[in-house]
Amino acid sequence: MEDGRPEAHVAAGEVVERLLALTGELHRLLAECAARADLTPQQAMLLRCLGQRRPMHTVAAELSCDPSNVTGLIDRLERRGLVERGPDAADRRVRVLSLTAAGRRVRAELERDLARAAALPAGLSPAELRQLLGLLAKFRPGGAEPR
Amino acid sequence: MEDGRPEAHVAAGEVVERLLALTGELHRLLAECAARADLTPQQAMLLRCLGQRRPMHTVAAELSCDPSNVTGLIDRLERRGLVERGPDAADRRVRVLSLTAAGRRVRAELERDLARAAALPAGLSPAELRQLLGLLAKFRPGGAEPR
DNA sequence: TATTGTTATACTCTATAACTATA
DNA sequence: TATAGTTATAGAGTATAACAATA
Repeated sequence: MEDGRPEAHVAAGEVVERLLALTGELHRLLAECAARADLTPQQAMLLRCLGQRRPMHTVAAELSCDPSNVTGLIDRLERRGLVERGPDAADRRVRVLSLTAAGRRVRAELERDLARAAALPAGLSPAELRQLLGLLAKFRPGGAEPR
Repeated sequence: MEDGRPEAHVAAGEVVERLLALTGELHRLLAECAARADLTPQQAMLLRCLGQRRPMHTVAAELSCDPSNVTGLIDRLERRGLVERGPDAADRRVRVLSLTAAGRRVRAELERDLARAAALPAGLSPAELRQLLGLLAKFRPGGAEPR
């Protein structure tokens, strides 16, 4: 708790502003890439989670949403033949999610598109990119969490 | 500009990963602050736009969404007495949006909460914060855009 | 008793198309 | 003709609560 200095507060407000703007831009970017793959942004995020087979509830945790929500998302992706629900040998309650061949193709295409679209930020040199990565790694919003 | 090196590509993929993760964290943060003010994240973003009175279509542009969408958002906020629709003296087609006294209170509370929650990242010194700001200002996802 | 996943429900968000009232 | 905003509609996302199956 050494920041009672006004500059820290000013910079802090500025960071909020820029980060929320960045979030908006990135979400727009994600939406565009998703749309090119005929997906919604949420479906795209779900597909990105499925690099490996995994049970539903871990996906819900990773997406920070309610499990009942994932049920609906998977329903729509399964109807399109991109995802499958399988049994778990060890625990008959769980449904293991996995990509179909078509799902793997769509996911790979999406990843390529995202890398192409987001990873060529004009105006940043490779050195600056590394610097940004380092700062983002240290940055933890809500890090000052009380209570 | 010494691109073309493999490291640049690796860093690029890493940036996508980190930025999407950051987007998720920030959205969660926004959702939490919004919820404390009894708002949805979208309603919070709309309120943030209304620091000054302004016509609806400029808000739609800033939020990058369809105007018909803003109609619904405003309907709900107006019903709660946070926003008002007023006439424009110069052009009778436009509806000028403005915050009520209650709306200003909620917005101020929200801004304070956001600054508190997001702007005190543990582990970043003031110098690093300034550095981060500079890099974020230069960063333009989709910067490879033609035209 | 607790956990995994689904269903039912209700709401919000979102875009498209058709409409109005202005300009 | 073009623009600002609304309405109607349809669909997607979201959480809550109740539930079945399993642990």
